[in-house]
Amino acid sequence: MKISLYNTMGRTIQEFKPINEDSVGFYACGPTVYNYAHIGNLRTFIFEDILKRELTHSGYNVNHVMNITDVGHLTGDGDDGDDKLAKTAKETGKSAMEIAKFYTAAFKKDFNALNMIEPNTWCKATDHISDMIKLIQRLEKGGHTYQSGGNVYFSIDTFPEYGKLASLKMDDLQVAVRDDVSEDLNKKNPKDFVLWFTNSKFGEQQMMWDSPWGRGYPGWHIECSAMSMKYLGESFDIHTGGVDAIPVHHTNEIAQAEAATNHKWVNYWIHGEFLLTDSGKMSKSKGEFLTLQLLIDKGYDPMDYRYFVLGGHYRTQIKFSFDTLDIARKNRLSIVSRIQEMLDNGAKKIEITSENATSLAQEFDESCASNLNMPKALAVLWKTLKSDKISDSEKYSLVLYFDQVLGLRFEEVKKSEKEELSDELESLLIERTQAKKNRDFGRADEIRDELDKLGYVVKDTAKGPVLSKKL
RNA sequence: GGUGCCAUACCCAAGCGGUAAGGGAACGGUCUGCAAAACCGUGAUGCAUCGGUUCGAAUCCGAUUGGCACCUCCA
Repeated sequence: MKISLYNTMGRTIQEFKPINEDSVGFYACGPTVYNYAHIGNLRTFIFEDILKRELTHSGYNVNHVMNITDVGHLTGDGDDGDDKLAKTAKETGKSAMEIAKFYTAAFKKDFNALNMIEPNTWCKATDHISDMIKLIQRLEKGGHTYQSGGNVYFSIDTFPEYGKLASLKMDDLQVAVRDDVSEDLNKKNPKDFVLWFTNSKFGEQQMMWDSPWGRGYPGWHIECSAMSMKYLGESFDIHTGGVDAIPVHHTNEIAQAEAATNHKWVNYWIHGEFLLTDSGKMSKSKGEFLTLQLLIDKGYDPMDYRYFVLGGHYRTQIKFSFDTLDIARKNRLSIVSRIQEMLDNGAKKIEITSENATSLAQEFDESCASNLNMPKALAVLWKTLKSDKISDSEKYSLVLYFDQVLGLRFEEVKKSEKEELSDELESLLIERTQAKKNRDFGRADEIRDELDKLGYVVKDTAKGPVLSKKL
């Protein structure tokens, strides 16, 4: 099946054609590990996971690389900033390495909890300093750099295509610095950016390395260019990130990579939109943000959040609210209980062969392949669950097939087991059944209320009463 | 100041020129001692507003209104 994707480079939906027939090189901008990831960050990673799953589902062998930024990510503009990790370290009294290690582990925990498939390669910035230095040297030889005020800068005037991803024009760039951003007088062009720092206003950094330009540390943008080329080659297929990366980070990455190699670097740039709250964007710098753990603490399953994210297209902003998350949970649990019911009725995984089932599979695949239209894909899932034209086994098999892309852990749904009820619950249930038999409905309803208080709901099914935990 | 994006029923949300997917809520029904669950059914003559293009527009163009993001760090 042909996959079409919205390419930020060109701003159009394009048919995906990889450089090599069967394999895809895929670089995803990873987290900066100076704090917990918030659920807005995680939305982007879920979108990337869906993209990766869809490519795999369509038969491509995906080589997925994700970086971990553990140095050099400034909090402010140019020289005016401070390394985020160093800043957090200063505030907490821990070493930058300790901070990075701690939040990397926290990130991976969230990553796994959301059922995201791990990259083939995780790469840490601090493990690749020499690769970055080599790339800067290459740029230096090509005449794309200059030194000023102790730092090495990239000169955007040496790269005529600068800004093509963000549709920036050179004229705009000259006046692009806003009033509220202090100008770095070392720069020839206000949009030039630092490749290597030796001179920080913030005194001794914890993490410094020797380089041809002196002891210091790399700029943020050079990390991704250097690491992606190391693992995926000097041209590869897909590079993803959040929309915020378009005008600066990815724009600068392109400048570095293409100025160094003199040829096109990445074919498809795919960006995920933001998750918003009532007051706008969720942001780490504002201090308050929701983490996955917080949702878990409130009783949500990580899959509830994943379902919530799948409910909106990756290129539209979605507004987070607990009301909407509740609906996502309800939907998801409804699907799970339908699956369980199928299994209880003896449904098994089988080959999908009937015409009706095949056409549902086709419809699902087309939705995913059409620029990852997951809301539509979920509609096909519901259509499948409600269809009376296919058998339970076909239904179940389709659900598992869909879940290769959805990643909602439907394969983990098991037959309902006779739950181990406490003696108290057991006897209440028996008493209620007896009361009903004796047409003592007053007592029966009393018991139902008692069970409700204990957090259980009674369902009177054809096979007798079933007790399930209240949601 | 500059640059983009968005506006679809009570809520969330697809749709990208051919006559409005899906889910939730609500309402009606079947079932039930009554409920819950489940199942069946109902729901926008209209897609912010006003113009325009077209045989045909939620979809294209222009204007207006409202919301958001980016041009510092951010997913």
